[in-house]
Amino acid sequence: MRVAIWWIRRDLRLADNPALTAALAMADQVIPLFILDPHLAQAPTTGAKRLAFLLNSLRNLDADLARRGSRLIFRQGDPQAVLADLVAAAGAGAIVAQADVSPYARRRDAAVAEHLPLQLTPGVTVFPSDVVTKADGSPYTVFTPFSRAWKALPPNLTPLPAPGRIPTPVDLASDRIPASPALPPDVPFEASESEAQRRLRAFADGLQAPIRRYHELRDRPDLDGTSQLSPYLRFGLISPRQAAAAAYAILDGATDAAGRRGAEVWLNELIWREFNASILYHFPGVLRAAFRPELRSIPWDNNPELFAAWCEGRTGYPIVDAAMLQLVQTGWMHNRARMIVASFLVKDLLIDWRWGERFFMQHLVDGDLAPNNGGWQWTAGVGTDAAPYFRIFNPVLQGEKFDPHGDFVRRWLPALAHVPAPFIHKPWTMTPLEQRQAGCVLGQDYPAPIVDHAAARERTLAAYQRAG
DNA sequence: TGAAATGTTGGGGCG
DNA sequence: ACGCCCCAACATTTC
Repeated sequence: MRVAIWWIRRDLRLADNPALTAALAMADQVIPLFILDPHLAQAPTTGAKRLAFLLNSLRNLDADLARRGSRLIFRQGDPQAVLADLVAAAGAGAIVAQADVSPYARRRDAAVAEHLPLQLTPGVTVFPSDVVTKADGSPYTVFTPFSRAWKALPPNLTPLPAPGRIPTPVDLASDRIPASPALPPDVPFEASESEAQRRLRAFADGLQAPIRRYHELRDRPDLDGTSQLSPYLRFGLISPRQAAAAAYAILDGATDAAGRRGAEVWLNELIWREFNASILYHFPGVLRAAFRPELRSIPWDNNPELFAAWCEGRTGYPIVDAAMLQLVQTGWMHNRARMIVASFLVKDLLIDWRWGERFFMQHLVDGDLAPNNGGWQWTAGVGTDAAPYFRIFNPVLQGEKFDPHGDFVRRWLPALAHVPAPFIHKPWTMTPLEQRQAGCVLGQDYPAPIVDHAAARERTLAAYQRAG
């Protein structure tokens, strides 16, 4: 075959790329094509920060391709129409792309495959979602058995090399990649494949690597104990297989038990990602409603003023507000903090988890349907293998436990800069004099709590009990 | 990947 | 020396 199209979607990398490798194996020339689909680009849940990361990734991918004698062909429009045009113009005999699990992607690809020679490869997860199933082929709906089955599969961890040269037809025009939306100054993600690799190596290589302490530091939003690879996994600047291989390199080699433990716990997080992908693949309805039918009728309060206070980080609970400001200002939030703010929205404010799910998608650079939905359903206690409904985080205790000195809170809430440590997660317990001394008068410098946690907890327990 | 309520135990103060 | 009470510390149950 003379020409194949490598249709890039969320595999924005050259190394360990099954679709690119397959396209090169079957054709003399390969066209790297990205189509900006208005349906996705203009969706209300596609926020500016994630769109900027995508567009910057495309620019860097184009530069990486140029070093290999190729370039990115960028188009905007309906994928099927763009592909049909390009197949005709270039005389392409095949389109190769990485399969995805979302309902929209699967509908889109099925429609394309009806008219055009589309071939799909794995890669969005280490193992395809229809492979990690029970003996009878039915999907797992509980994490632990899923992870056991996942780990028992023959490891498939030898990464594919990045191609040295990618021959590409020279006579094809590319549209200009639009300028990225203006972003807050704190967004910390450089959008390149080499940056993804640098982060993975910094996280996982060497005897002092953070991964070896991941099990003890991962829950601390005041520290840098996590890999911060999520945006790169979201858009495939790094493959899940490369990530898993880094964990296995330690599991297969390390002699220190603690280092192994850290790698094990991190691998488990990668398997959660695979689990959530599998749930979305097998149960696409989770995007619209709770997995558990009996919990689709919780009497939500859905108070718009309280929701706005949550979105804007003015609930009066410092750990919640700090985390929401981190999200809005940087496009990323620490995982422990995600659980805390999600629990607060659902179980303290009694607001429909889907409101929080949507807001996260609007702001997260790593916003990814399957893990975001899985996380929210888990917190709300309405999903597969979810947290029990009575598991309600106390935002004060969570703050004291996981941000013990208040460093995280003070980083995002300057109003609390001089609040002494014993009050940092419950400033309303300061006397008026102490508030003045700390330069933090409640209701003036920082909000009083918008709800009473103990009362909110009782209300939510009652609401869930009636629904379930 | 909880937290609150309730139950149990054991040391120390005290008469 | 002994019983009694208090209560912190820990364990168990409940939501």
